[in-house]
Amino acid sequence: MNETEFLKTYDPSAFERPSVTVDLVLLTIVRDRLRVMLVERDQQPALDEWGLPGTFVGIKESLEDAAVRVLGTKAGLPSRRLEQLYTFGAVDRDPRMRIISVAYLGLVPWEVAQAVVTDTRDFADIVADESEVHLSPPGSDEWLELTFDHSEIIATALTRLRGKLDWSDIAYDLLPDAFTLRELQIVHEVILGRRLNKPAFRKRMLDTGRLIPTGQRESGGAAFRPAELYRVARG
Amino acid sequence: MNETEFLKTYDPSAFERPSVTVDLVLLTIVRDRLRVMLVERDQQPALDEWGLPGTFVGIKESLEDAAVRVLGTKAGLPSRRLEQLYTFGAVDRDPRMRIISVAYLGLVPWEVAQAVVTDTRDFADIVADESEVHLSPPGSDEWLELTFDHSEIIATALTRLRGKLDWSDIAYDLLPDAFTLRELQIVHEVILGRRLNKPAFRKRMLDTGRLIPTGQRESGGAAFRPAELYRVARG
DNA sequence: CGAATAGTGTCTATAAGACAGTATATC
DNA sequence: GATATACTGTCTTATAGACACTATTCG
Repeated sequence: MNETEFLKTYDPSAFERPSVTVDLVLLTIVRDRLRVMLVERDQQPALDEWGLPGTFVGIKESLEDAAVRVLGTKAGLPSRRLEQLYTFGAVDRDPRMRIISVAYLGLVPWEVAQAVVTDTRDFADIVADESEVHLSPPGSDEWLELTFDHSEIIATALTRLRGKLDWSDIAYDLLPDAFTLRELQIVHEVILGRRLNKPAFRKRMLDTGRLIPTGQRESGGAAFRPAELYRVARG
Repeated sequence: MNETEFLKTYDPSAFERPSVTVDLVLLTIVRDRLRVMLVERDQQPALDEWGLPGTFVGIKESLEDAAVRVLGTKAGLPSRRLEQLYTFGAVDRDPRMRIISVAYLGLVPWEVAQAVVTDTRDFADIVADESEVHLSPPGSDEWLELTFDHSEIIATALTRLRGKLDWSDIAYDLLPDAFTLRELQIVHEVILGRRLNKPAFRKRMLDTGRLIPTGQRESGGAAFRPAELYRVARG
């Protein structure tokens, strides 16, 4: 079918349109493991199965507004930076009907994420094995099957995150306002899946000029020298 | 409006859905300038104004298939690599109705692009001034106004292209099968908007191990030493 | 003081810019 | 041989890894 024939058969005001959703990949780090937020689906199809928090996009609602709405209502989280990830548009990705999903990525410090866990909302461990991504419930060795193409969406998020880690300030979204260089290094190591050199990492981070020493030290009463707390200059 | 209230009012099978289009940013390089393909719109609104080639996505057509269809029918180009760029979903980006557009990026050697220029399909010079992007018809100093948010889409494409240049093989899409290292360097310089060091560039490119010497030399009868022609190992 | 981590100095390896030199085509 | 560009060798600089060392806090 060429363009002329297609236009004859496709009048956008008369013919069927796809539905559009947004889905959120909300990542957090617990100890040395990445986790992603999953919610139990409250409607058909795949009722009671786990998937990414998402919603249909309203006809007078921008994609960003829809993503922010999901963040608040389905994820239960306060406003924070979301970045558009990719748009998934395979014809059969949802069995009920044609749905195109615009995925957004957000990173959440565990201190914040922890507070919103409920019976139907939790974080699953991400086990990234080369290009494959598997999920398992926290404290379990079982694997979790996700609905639709949600595993593929999470794999895309992980690839994007690794790619941006070095030149963007996205990693700071996983940390509280004040953090130590050790915590920042652990975030980088968990995302990249490998150990990093301490002096080189420190120099590289401090040379960005974006880390502001607070003059405060970490507390906790451990039997070792407490580290300086830093903030990041946003913008 | 919280999620529960929203779901009561939004039944995806009954309520209005957005239309979805794909738009293509097709870039080429002529001498030392980037150009983007524009087509004269053949329908309302903005009839006869210039914009990116695009189409509505069919209800049983994947996003990629729609992009490939535009490439063939509206751009008149043979099949080539297209990469999803970004999805633009502001509510008022199109005056007729709610349209969400998924933008795709493709790079075309001028040797190929040149052949498909017609009265209603041409390439405009991109004048990138910091974060602003302006377009002018070839051989003119005037500026061209694009319909909708198409200038923003082109700016996004340029940013993406610069970001991927170093670690991906996307630049080779702008060159014919066989090319010289000088031509490859010019492609990089035009995209980045700055001059590069020749020995360093050569070493970096050859060290990737992806450049295969053909044993052929460039021809053309110019009064200087002809350069070796290379191919790139795809994959 | 012992323990454990914070933080730094030094050496080495690698990569890229600057610059100038040699090589090789055509005219 | 003149010319213009291809291609390379060398020096310098910046960055990161490896490794070990000193510093600091708490029990």
